[in-house]
Amino acid sequence: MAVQIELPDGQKKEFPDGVTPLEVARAIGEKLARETVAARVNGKLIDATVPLAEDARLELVTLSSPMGLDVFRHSAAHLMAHAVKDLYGDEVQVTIGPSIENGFYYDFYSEKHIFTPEEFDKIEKRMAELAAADMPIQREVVGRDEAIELFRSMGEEFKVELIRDLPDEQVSLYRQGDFVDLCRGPHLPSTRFLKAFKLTSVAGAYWRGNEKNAMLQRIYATAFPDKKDLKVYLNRLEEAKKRDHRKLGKELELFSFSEEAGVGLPIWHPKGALLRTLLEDFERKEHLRRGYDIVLGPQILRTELWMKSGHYNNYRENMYFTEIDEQGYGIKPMNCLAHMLIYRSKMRSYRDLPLRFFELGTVHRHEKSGVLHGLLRVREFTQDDAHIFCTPEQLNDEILGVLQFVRDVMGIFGFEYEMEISTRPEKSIGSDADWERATQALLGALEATGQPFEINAGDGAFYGPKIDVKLKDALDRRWQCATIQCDFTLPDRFDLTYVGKDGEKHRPVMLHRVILGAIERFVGVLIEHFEGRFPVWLAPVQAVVMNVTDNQAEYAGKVFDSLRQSGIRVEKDLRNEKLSFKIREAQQAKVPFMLVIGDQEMAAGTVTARMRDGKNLPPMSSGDFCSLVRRECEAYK
RNA sequence: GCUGGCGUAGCUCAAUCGGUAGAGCAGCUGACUUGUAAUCAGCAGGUUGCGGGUUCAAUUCCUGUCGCCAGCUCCA
Repeated sequence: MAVQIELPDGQKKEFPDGVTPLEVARAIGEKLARETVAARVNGKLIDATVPLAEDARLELVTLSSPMGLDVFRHSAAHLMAHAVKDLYGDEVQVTIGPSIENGFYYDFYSEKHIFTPEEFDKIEKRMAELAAADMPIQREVVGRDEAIELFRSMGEEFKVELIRDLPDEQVSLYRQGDFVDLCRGPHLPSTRFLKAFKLTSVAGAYWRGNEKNAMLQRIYATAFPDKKDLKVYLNRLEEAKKRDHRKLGKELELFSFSEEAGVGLPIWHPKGALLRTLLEDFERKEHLRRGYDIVLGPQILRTELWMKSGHYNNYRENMYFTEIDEQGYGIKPMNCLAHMLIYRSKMRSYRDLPLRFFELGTVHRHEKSGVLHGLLRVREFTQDDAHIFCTPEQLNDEILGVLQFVRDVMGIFGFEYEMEISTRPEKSIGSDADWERATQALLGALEATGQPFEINAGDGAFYGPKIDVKLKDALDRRWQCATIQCDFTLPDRFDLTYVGKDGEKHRPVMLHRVILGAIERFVGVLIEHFEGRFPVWLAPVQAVVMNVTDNQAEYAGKVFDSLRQSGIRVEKDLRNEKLSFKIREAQQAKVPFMLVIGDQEMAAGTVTARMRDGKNLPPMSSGDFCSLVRRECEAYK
């Protein structure tokens, strides 16, 4: 018997029945065989050592592909678990260990042993020994009961629970040496591929991601097919740490936090406050030109109103309350309420719609202490928030407009972003028709952008579906920034209406949306994105005037005055210090232009601008320098 | 909130086995008059996060608490 194997290039070849993907690879070339770690057979990912019994389309998965790297790291996770079981035996139970972006982790449970980074060396050493033993990684398929019995006999209660919850009658196990793990696979053919890995951190994680379950110990690690790649990755991590906005925020004197003031409450220093003011000015301008109206609501609103909106019932734990003259007030955690009141303040006609109320609204949320993270997660923040009220017919265009807005703004900052749509959760309110229409509108708009997006089924808010936009920080952690949410409850609860063409009252559709999200979070991501080297239009200090000796102090002072009068954000450094010292300081402050003034410049009535990259511009008058800065700013450069 | 780690001068860090803290930078004072990433000298700077305990003696050991860091859960 022979089987016909079709390769990705369309080529068809005959092989004996039971040929494995690895053997096919070998038939093509020895090098390919060495790099083959798994295979896709008719689109399904399997081990490279599984015999093929019938004709199939075969795609060999090598280490150089993302899928191959995934398999590789998954096997690395097994290797780590193997090493840990070897070293700690019955003290530790294994649970799960998937590959993740940039590496993998494995979750262990132990009542007796607590992992610390000090033992990473020991574990890595054992891993290296096991890998070098070149153990074949073998797949076995056994019945559920047999598997349960096996893991129970090994004292692996978490594995037993996993198998119990599996729907299949047969489960697969992977065995390497004396280590066996329940796993869907696929895996590398042998441990010998695993040469470059490093454990990076240990942290707590709940069993099955549920905070009511046991706390496990998660060891994070990374692995690469090549030692060089591992080194490059670790270097990149080191470099990323230098971009940390918390570090740069302190160094560049942008913001701080104070235990005395309260945790999670950013304090903006002059340069940081200026930076966010520039962002806010930018936002007002961009919103006005897109047909938004700027509004402003109060910081505290009566508790009764939060009851009416549903926040009191659904969001109370995150809110701060106060009492004045025996009247309860809630400090706003969201900006929607005042916007609802503005809408309702007079009769609205379909001719008025869409109405777009924009507010740079400062909100307070009582976030759990463990989640606070620099500017990226705080308890007081300002959203570039807007609520769009429109007719059902206008919904599609409005969503499209917001997505376009997001794209424009992210383009200006040079951000890459990821989008995802979250659909109806189990617990939700609103009619099927409402959900269907809103979800289709969001989906349609997403598709119209032509950009990739993920679908997060069942992850929408209880009041409506949403699109989220995520940006990455220096360490590739994702932070939600822009979001567009449909809301079915608030227009109802506030009985919002508009008079239609037919003279009847209708319910408007409401969109809740932010573009940057929270100014704080956005500034945090922005600092890491630019590594503190803000473009000229955003730089809190655009230029520093510096003299070479006291001789030019007066002239330099005049240049400074005239630039500041012209609206350039300029500082002067007329200290009796060497020029190289002043340049070093300005360079560390990441100021775009250093204006050097010596005898030559004074004689010619010019300045010499040194840029952050070390290059000099030709000498020019301070007026010309002004125009240059203005041109840069107008183009958002 | 949970698990683990860490809290020393404004900042970055040191202090062996428990013997009551030290450096660089920043700051202040003075000298130097300087052309593209650090001029020199001196001075000052600390209730070792905070509270309790063990000890003749605690930065060090134990404990509580607050904060920070990593991750989990939750979210802009």
